[in-house]
Amino acid sequence: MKDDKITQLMSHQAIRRLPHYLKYLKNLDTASNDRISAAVMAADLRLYEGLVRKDLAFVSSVSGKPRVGFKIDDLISGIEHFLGYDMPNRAVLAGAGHLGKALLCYRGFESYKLEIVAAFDVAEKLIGSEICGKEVFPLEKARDLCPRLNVRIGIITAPAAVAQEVCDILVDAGVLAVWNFAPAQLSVPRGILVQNENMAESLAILSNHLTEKRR
Amino acid sequence: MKDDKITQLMSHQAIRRLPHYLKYLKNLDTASNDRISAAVMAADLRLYEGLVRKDLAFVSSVSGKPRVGFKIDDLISGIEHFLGYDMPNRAVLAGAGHLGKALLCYRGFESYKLEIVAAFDVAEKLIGSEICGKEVFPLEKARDLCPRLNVRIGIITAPAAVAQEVCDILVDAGVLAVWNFAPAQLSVPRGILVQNENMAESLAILSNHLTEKRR
DNA sequence: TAAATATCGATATTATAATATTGACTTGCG
DNA sequence: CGCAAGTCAATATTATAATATCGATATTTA
Repeated sequence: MKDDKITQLMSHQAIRRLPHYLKYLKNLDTASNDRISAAVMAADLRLYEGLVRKDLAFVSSVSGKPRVGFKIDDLISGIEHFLGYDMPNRAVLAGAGHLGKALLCYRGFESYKLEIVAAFDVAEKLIGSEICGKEVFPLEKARDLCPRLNVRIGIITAPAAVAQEVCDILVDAGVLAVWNFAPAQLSVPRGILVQNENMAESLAILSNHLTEKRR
Repeated sequence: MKDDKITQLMSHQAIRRLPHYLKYLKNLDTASNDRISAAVMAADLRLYEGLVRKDLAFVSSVSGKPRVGFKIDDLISGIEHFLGYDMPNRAVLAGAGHLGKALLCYRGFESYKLEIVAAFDVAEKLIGSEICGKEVFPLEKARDLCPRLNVRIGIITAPAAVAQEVCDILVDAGVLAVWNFAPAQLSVPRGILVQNENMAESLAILSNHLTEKRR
């Protein structure tokens, strides 16, 4: 119904809160009570009532009832639907170094319906091998393979020096979103999303905190 | 001089921009010109002049000169000093699984003067072994080892289920900042910083983007 | 030496998100 | 059957950060 304007209005920060709601809701004991109020959620998650209500209003088609609250199952399926967790996302990973291997072997992605279906690299000795059940292909194969496997997400764990080049190949191969672990600023065509996982930024905050502490 | 109030006012988002400034500045060719203006930086980094100037004013003791700009070296050392990169930070890592190994072997931390000096785990077969030159100790040793090695940062790459427990041990061992890669919300005493590297949050944004695209 | 200009730093404006407030609506209980 | 309590949803306020504007100043050049 109001789905169209909704997504435009939801801020990135709000979207980031959704997984936390989801985890919280899934950990609730629905046996005793299948309802939850925004007030209780806010208190438990250390947020504000209004904020939680606004977020929930975005993602859930059903609204809460006074004196009763929200039905937990509705909220869970609402958030999962909004995030697309009810529709699997296929990804490929480029750069099978230490970090790449770690991501290829990480089991946690299953619950987010993210499936890494293949890896790419340029190192001869890696090509053809399997890492946690995922085959490593030469990078040139991406153009051919991604469309066939219906891949929408590209994960870049290649060195910064080649990150842009790798990114271009993946975008050309049809990925719509790039999850970038390389410390490089990628430029992409309009409409493609780049989500940076920049450890330098996090380290800056850590380091700054420690520097302040020293004073 | 005005260092005291300065750090209070710098937002996390501003701190996150600092590594980008640093990288940009280091890549400049100082042979031809050892100065840079905030206007040029802003244009190259796709930011606003005023924003860049405000950020630089925080981190650099020397101010820019009209018609001339800032001395590149001054900015670099200013940012590095502000972030504490001129004073090495020692860290330990808890949880030597796939991700833990990747971080232990990652060379990129050197440029941020972050040194991972040891790892902890509970798995018998890992204890005593070395991963990329770093020894793995039993978790109980943290309390003893961290103070002796002057460790200030704890990196948590343990499973979510035990993350809080691990965190408590590290905090007790004297770390002042925790870099948390586990998908868990950690609670710590006042004054301890937790920097979450939450992949679920990033995935939410990616997934949401793709869901929007599908419409 | 005076005018032009690039650049700075400070300030004002706008946009956005977080927080607080208010009124209305169900339900349960006296 | 009506009143109190719990909860929602909408709105108003505040806080924060991003963006735009403006006057001041140092350097260059005519």
